[in-house]
Amino acid sequence: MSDTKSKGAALVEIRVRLIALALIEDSIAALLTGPTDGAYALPGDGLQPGEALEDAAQRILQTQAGIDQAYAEQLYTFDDVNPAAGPRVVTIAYLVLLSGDVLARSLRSGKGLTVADVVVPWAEETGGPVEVHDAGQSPLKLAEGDAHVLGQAMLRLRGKLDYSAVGFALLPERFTLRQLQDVHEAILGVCLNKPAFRRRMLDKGWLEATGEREAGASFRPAELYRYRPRKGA
Amino acid sequence: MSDTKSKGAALVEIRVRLIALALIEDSIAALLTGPTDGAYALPGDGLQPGEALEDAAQRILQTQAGIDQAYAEQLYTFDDVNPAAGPRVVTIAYLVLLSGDVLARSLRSGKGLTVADVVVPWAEETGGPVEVHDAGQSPLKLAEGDAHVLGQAMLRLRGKLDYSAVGFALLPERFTLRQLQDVHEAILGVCLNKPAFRRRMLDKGWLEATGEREAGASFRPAELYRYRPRKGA
DNA sequence: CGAATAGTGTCTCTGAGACATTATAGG
DNA sequence: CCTATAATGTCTCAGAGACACTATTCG
Repeated sequence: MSDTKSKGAALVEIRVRLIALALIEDSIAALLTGPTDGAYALPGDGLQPGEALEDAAQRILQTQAGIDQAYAEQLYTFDDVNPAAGPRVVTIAYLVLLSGDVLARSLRSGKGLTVADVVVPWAEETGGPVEVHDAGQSPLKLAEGDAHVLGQAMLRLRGKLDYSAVGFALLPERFTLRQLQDVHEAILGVCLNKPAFRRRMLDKGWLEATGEREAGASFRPAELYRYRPRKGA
Repeated sequence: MSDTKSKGAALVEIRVRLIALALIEDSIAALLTGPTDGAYALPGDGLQPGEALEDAAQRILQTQAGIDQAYAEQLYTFDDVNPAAGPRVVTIAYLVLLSGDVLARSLRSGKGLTVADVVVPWAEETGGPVEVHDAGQSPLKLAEGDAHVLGQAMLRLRGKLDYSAVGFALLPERFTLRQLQDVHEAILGVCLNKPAFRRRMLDKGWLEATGEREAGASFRPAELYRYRPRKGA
């Protein structure tokens, strides 16, 4: 990362945007700000002098949603070809994954954010823009480009789901296999076979049985598992 | 992508770097500049005012390697935490894939670039830095961080190889199934079974037989295929 | 005809879906 | 005992590896 020549390079303003997702009632939901001028938008802010990119993502999450720490990974860098006045802007999008209860706590603290269901209109790894709906299934208007960014986030999730641990970032620390399956089904948009899913998950060696069982059910309680990274990963 | 508040945001300089790879003698090779101060580096340059990111990648490829057009995809954005003087720098890395003959033509035009074999010391999707060797298998010293960036590029290639068309970007327009298998084996670092590989590739529906055959072999000539994107992809 | 590689047929094994069955909680 | 869900056993099928065999070109 050393390079010295830099004549005439453009100075640009960096913005960081968050695609913050969680599982709400068995479907993927996104955190949105607004509406501003009738459209909802992904939360974001400018990069501060001396602030690392990843730190900016966590700061925005803290400031705008009141959430302290969450899984975040860089998604894509967009070149806002903005011919309007002012300095040029480059936007770096981060994918943030939250467990449902963390998101619920954030909403209760009332920061004025909206949670919208993400509806993916394409199958498999096709890609493309997605839609967002409110609780009553009515579609919400998104700011220009945000439907595509959300679509890329869903595509990334689908692609990484079965060879990485992203699925666990959407669950609390202890969870049942049924909850894990709900996460996978919501992300992939398909129904999965229960015995096959259990075998596949347990064979990966990522799960550790806690011996505890869920409480408060009027039927046989499920065992609680914990995510345990394999050594060497 | 509309947002209005932007108080106190940092102005940074944007640099674009290329990880340009090709298949040379059945192994993956990277295009490097230098050596400068004893170390080789990934080619790169500052983003020019008004220039789109993707255009900058193609310009750098043209200017520094004399190559007109190539497959390029954004890889990652690095935060050069550079506490030294001058404006802060954010580096956007692009993965560029070339066919071996395009690279050979570039080298013949003599732009002073080095081609180094990429040796991946980890298995599967583990990730981590890679090594680069010259033709005599001696390791070359890389600039700080570049071994990790190259490693991410190899990881991306391995991950996308079997569900996307990246493999074809390393081949000329017409190629044999054996060449395609060589590409896959070099990227994955494993040997593949010939009948199974053929079946898998032909079943994807991405290949179109041209009816032509390779020339100049002292044995049975192989049929030449062409990449044909599936409709709807 | 021999050498070298292209291309194919077939067996087997593994992993996942389908489906049925057993287990365990509350009422 | 009934209901609802957890958890598991088993059959089947599809995809991939292994291996052997046939096909085609040059010399």
